[in-house]
Amino acid sequence: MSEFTEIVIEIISSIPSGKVATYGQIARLAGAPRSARQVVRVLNTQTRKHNLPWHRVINSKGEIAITDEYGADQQASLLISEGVAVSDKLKVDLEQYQWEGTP
DNA sequence: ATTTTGACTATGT
DNA sequence: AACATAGCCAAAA
Repeated sequence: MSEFTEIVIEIISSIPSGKVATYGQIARLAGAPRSARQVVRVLNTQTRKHNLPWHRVINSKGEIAITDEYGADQQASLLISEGVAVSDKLKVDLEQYQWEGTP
């Protein structure tokens, strides 16, 4: 496991409920500005073992970009359950709910 | 023109 | 077999 992986895990774990974070943001916080894909990989892999709030991670447009329809639908439901407004079932108001990361 | 973002896939150990 | 890691390339702003 590289540092990057661990950092990403920590960051994702640190996302408070009712907030969301974007790939690019996480990648930047993890110290890899152009490696949003790596963040994705960590999400997919580590989510199985750890229980990471993967549903709080979305793309930079604030949309749920999962290819898995069931997963996407579930994510939307989870976000709504946390109090995050999801418009069009797959869109989140980044302005309101984007996590600041490290204030 | 430059910069940023990707919810994967292939490859190694 | 399973787990973990790295990265190109292309589209959008």
